[in-house]
Amino acid sequence: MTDTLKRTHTCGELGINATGNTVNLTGWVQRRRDHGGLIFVDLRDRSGLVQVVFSPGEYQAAFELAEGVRNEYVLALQGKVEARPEGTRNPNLATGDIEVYATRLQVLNQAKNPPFYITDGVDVDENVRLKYRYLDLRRPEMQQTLIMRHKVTMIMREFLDQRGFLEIETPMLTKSSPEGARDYLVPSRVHPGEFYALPQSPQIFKQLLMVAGMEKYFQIVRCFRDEDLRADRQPEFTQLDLEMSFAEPQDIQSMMEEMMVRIFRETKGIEVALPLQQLTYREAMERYGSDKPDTRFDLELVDISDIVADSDFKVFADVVHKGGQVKGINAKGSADMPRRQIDELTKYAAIYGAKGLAYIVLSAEGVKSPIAKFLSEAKLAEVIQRLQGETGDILFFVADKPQVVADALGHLRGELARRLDLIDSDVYKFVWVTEFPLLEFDEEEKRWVAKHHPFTAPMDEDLPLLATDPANIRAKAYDLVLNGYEIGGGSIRIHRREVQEKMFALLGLPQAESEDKFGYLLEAFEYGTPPHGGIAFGLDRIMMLLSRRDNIRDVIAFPKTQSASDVMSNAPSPVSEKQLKELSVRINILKK
RNA sequence: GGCCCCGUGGUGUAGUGGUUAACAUGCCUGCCUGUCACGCAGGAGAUCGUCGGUUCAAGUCCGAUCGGGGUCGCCA
Repeated sequence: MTDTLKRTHTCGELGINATGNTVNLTGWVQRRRDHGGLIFVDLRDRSGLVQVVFSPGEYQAAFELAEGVRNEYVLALQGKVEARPEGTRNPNLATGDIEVYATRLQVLNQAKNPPFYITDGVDVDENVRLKYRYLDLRRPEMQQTLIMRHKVTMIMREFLDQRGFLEIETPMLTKSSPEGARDYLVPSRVHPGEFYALPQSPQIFKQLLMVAGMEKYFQIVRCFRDEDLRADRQPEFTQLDLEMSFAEPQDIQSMMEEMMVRIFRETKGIEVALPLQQLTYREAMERYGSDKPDTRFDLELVDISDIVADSDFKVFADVVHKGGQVKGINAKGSADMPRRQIDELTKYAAIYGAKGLAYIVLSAEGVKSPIAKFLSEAKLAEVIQRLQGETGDILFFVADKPQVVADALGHLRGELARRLDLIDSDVYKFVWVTEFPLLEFDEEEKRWVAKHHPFTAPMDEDLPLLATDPANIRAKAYDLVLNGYEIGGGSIRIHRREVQEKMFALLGLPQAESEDKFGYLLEAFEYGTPPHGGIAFGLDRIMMLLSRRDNIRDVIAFPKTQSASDVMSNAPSPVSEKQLKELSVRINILKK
């Protein structure tokens, strides 16, 4: 047995200037075309495809071996690069001007027939792809995505390194904390009956690194949240997490803008114009009905509460008098929308709590609307004018509590944009959303909860409201939104013990508990903590947008299904009695 | 936990309650010296997710269940 042929070139790099060279290649068989007396094999490696020719005669041994080769066999071969004969060049292939005449062939491994063909644009059940993820990841588009992901993290590391940031690891086995998402718990063997929690984020540790005088920290770090999955949410996901001492919001924001510029320039060749748009939370909610607005299209929300407050249309008037509001969207040029579609949109708005979806059709034959008869001509005209309605438009309205109006119309806005094809998928629109409320009232728990997290600092001018008007305290918080996705969020943190204690008190945390859960942080604040702030980005979401996928699974090498399981390894799975015993854990499955 | 969609050879699909479940592709065998989605001829390959019900008869109708996807709640 001779030694394995050592690779001298990659498949994808061979071009016309390599003509005459003897090369050694390794790779997988993309496809074999057997003409009896002549065999073509497309050899694939990470870099691309090249056509290898086996012909009988001088290199009979290689030819005979090639007769038995099948898709996905792993080959090493030696051959001579030649320009393809006139008329046989393949313009669809990067290496299509040349081919490799094989002189030696080694079959390094055989392959079972794969459950799906290894190629881009496969239309295969995702479950099958996930079960055979190692085959799915052989597909060039999946490899390109992971290559781009690698590039992005390299850019982030280089960018932050150049600015004096240190990459520092923080623990994965941490302490469970009361606020926030459900924790993944890990039982402790050494401390029977006690549990670690996997980090939802390294929040407290990075703040302690600021106390420790590290000044600038970052980490590309896995985070865990035991909540239900979505297209853009996995139970374990990756953040670019960073924190900086002596920073104001604009320091963090402008630096992150520059990082985004570099990422988009170096991965997509897109120049992002700075500075990025900024919206306050209030403005975002008023105009877009969302704190993560997709600003690639208009369809802005328009308030007509004042017009209809004293109208004869009781549904609208009552809502306004009870402190609610009535807002509308002008779907330009959609007056010909069939009734069936309007019904669908009504159903869609109902998902978000809207009890109805009123509409006014401005058709060529005049105004058509089930609500027009309740409005005087003057009011109707005023409403139409407020929404800049013209013949050919259709106006949609929702009347409810502000939160429901925003939610329903905010989502309807997106749905209309998709249906009316208003979204240019080549466009990337960033927007900072700032001045978030520090707190929001949890109706179920009947208490205030932190909108961002309990370590977020209030805006200085709102500090007096801590005691009097918690609802209207704004936070020194900022989210970066891209095309309607929250890709990052951060804040300036509380760095004084007494403010942090006030915050915990506002959240209804008994002092004993805040001492038990966060005492180490509070104590740290007493030893000279610098003002500090930071931000965390969802790397998976950024990659999803950069690679124009509509789910996060496609940019994660080994993602989990919606039921948080891994269909390849079959995790999670039961464990042995012995393991449970060591952990002092007993299983008690409650019936549904 | 709620709502919506999907489940048929390896893969992707078709399939009026009624014959031997159809088509494409892949696979296997044979032939083929310029293909690149090679071609030609032949062949194998299906517990129609599972369980139950309705019916003379169920891939098809009904119910449950399992799995997958989307979404509301949830996600500081």
